[in-house]
Amino acid sequence: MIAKKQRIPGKIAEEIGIQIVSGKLKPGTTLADEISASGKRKVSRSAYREAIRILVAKGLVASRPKSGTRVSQMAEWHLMDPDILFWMFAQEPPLELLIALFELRRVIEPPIAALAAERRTLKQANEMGQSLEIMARETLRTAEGRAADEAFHAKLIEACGNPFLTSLSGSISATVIWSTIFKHRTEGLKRDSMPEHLRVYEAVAARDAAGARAAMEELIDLALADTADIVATVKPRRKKR
Amino acid sequence: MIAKKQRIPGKIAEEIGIQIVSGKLKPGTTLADEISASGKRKVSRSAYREAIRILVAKGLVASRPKSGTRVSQMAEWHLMDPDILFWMFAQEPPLELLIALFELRRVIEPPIAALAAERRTLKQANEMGQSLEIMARETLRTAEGRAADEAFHAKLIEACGNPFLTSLSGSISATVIWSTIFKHRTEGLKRDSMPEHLRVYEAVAARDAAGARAAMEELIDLALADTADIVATVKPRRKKR
DNA sequence: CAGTCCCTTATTTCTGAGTAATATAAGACG
DNA sequence: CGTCTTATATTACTCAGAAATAAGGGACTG
Repeated sequence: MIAKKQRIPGKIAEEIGIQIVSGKLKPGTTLADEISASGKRKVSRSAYREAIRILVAKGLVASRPKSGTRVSQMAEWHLMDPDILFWMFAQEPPLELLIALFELRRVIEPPIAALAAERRTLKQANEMGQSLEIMARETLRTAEGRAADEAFHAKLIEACGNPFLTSLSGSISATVIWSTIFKHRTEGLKRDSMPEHLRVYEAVAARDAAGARAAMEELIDLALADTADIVATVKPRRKKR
Repeated sequence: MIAKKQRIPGKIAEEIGIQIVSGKLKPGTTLADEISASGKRKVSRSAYREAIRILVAKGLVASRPKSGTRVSQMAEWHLMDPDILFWMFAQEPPLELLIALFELRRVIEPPIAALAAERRTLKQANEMGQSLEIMARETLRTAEGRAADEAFHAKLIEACGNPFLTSLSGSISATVIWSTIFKHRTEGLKRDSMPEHLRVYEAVAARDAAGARAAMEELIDLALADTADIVATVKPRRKKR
């Protein structure tokens, strides 16, 4: 589901994109010119150009005749682009980015929960309940359980009825993806967040906006504490390569 | 500053993009095939393909051999992409979108102000103060005054120190752009938000997080009320064309 | 000596035509 | 009736070259 069939330009964009967001290609760096870059990769110039166009569309690079294609400053990057997020978390993300993303969750998810409590349809509430049932049965140790976790959050976000907030759902699921990457190293460390999930659900079902906000705040704080533990566990590794 | 030099693919992407976000091209619609579409526009296939790649990169369309290039569902769109926002507000945006964007501001800007109050550097505080001075002198009726308004908000967002929240600044300035579009129709209607701006600044300068949050909440509520008035004024127009 | 203009040139941008891959849909066969 | 094959529309990619653009240097001018 994550790794879609990538065509040539997509693969090249991903390769270069990862190098940029991971810091291996620093802002200001000039990329090799089309002819040599496409030659080195054994692809046509057009295919390579389309890859660059993808990166331009996401604000990672800017290209002009004569001066070449340069990596843009981070301020130019479209950081909320799902692909960029994915590329960031494809590697081991810098700790500060991880914290910043949790900060974002902490800012937007509680109000989302409050809005969802006011606006959710009956159907949405039911689907959230079903996801929670699966989660309770499977726990986060199974793929199905984690999928249910993600589904629960996705439904909640959908229920808030704001398309802009909904589109941030991609970012949030990126953190979920990240935690699945590290999860297998940290079995048993994770606190059980089931009670908090239930409290969010109860509040949303009861159309209790303030309650939903409060419950979500606790849920995220819990996840943040978890992450801090995981980071503490993982951190003392040597850096790769 | 807004209208950058657009090359052919950029122009085509903008043209089609606007049609999509404005609803003229509905999700599910299949675009004309490359050969006829590029032929009709008198551009090469490669150039047209690059335009499509831009739209794919932003989630607006998806293309597969044999079945063609289809407009994606709104849930797939990267709504926080600055270009998409710009395209949405290039036309007269649907009222519900406008409200949703204000809702987003209302969710994220108060916490941003709070974070900025905790983390701002002395330099950032000073620059915010300078922008406010210009704003007070020029008012929002001059281009310079509006630029200072935008600069104030940009500085505030920068001061929060979170790159993800910072990248949402593009969205927020998109609303500013929108209001400048309608401003000239509504001279004198606008309430004076200078006192609220000052209160935000004072709180940030004093590192008063709670105060900054509260002041920003009032500032946005004021802007929302303004917008409601403008919409009420503008709405009874006949639709264009 | 400073500044402006022009010309060279590296690089992207776009063109045009053709081949390959792919997925859909229709048809053939068991 | 279902599965396999085949036909075909469409995108995906290749290749080669011409045009446009802007950076940088050099000549001319004040």
